[in-house]
Amino acid sequence: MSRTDRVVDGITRMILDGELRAGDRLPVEKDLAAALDVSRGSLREGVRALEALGVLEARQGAGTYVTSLDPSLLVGPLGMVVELQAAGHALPVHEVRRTLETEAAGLAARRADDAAASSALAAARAALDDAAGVLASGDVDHERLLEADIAFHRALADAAGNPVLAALVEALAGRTARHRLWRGLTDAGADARTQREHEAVLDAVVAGDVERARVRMAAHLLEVEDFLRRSDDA
Amino acid sequence: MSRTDRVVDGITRMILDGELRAGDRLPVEKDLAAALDVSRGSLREGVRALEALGVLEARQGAGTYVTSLDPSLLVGPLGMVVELQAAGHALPVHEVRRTLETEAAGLAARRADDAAASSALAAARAALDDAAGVLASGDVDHERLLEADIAFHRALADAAGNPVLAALVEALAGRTARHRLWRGLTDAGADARTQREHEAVLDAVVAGDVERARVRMAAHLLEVEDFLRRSDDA
DNA sequence: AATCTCAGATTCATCAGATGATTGCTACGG
DNA sequence: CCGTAGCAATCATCTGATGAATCTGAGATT
Repeated sequence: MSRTDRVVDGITRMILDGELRAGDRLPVEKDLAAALDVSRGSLREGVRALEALGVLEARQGAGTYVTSLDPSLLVGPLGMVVELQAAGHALPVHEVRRTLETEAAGLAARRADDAAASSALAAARAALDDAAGVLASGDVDHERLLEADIAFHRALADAAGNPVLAALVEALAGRTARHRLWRGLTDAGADARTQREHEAVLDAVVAGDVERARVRMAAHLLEVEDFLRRSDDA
Repeated sequence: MSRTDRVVDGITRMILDGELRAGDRLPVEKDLAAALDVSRGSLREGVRALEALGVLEARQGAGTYVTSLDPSLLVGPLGMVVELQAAGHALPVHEVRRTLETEAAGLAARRADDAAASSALAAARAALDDAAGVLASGDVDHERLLEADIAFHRALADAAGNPVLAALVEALAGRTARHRLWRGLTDAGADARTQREHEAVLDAVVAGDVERARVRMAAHLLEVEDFLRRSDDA
């Protein structure tokens, strides 16, 4: 077991044991290194590893703190790993994304009247309106369209009310992977159809129609997957 | 932007650009540090961060290598983060788990006849048989029962044929979280019922009955969730 | 009394050099 | 042909020092 592992283990144990809680400050490097019986260099490597996982946050001059440990923090690391392997595994990643977003659409429809869901759905509507504006203009700004697409899907995931679900969706809908995908879709002239599908999904969600919301979201994402399959073949 | 961020960014960029591919060996610390214009200490912190994310793997005496970047590698980091936050978010985590495992059961049923799925299903059957043996004996070994439960759910996820799905299920079904959960369930005398539910799920999957497989898996995991809710109330 | 300013202390960030431990390779001997 | 011992390469770790960002509190100002 390496020194760094000892550091990671020691700190996670402190958190699991309740010795350290969300937002707490860690001892200074010198003291913590001494407590774990490692050099400051090794301690820093371990802390850096936990920082990469979103568990710790070090601020120069201020100290090192345990993060809020919210589910949204598992987005960064996971999203990055997804990006790196997305090249070869675009299809399986997207299948899981479809499963999760279909569920999210259903959940969002069920609680469409809740206050929290309503504001998220308003954000989704705003994203669609924005996209509609872009499409109506003569010169289509694909970058902005992509932003609106991302905002729409994120808002819908938020409306589902499960932060873990929202975080996973965010991570799987990788930024750069979708960038490549969108490039292809807009080239294929699918902009308008995508917009119509989004509208249909949101209408069903707002109406509280769980089944329609699920089916329409699934259909929308299956369209994307079909495009993905055709791209792979080519 | 910190030196470490520069390291992480530089290495991920090399991978995304195809300069480094899965299995490739990185330059030695001294050279890479010089190339990125950082000290060896900072380089090591960055490498350690990517190691924590499962992207790199350093072997003393041998060198540092890019991992296979397989989806299964996103398990370690994610699983750890899930464990850390599981305390406060057990229910939302389990809801997502239920969604994914329900989908997995359906996919497994659809391809029950495939060679790869068959061997995974055989493993699931073996796990159930093992659990049956434990239950039949007078003195029930709960630890072994938990192992069989984990093996069953893992085998079923594998049978679905989507490595990303399997990896996420593995990560969400946190080891220690489930340990606590199981303790409670066995205390409540739910061992036998769990076994029956597992049998029912597997029968449907092997029979290729997608709908039954999905419903039974969902029902099984809902039972667990109900227990989770009751625990939270108490 | 409340607020602003700034110097000092605290803490993380980074570097440099040296030593130990592990692995892989190579030449030698059987 | 095979096994083994030595050697080189490489990561692992430690130590000590310096820089940069942040926080704290005393004093000045309004």
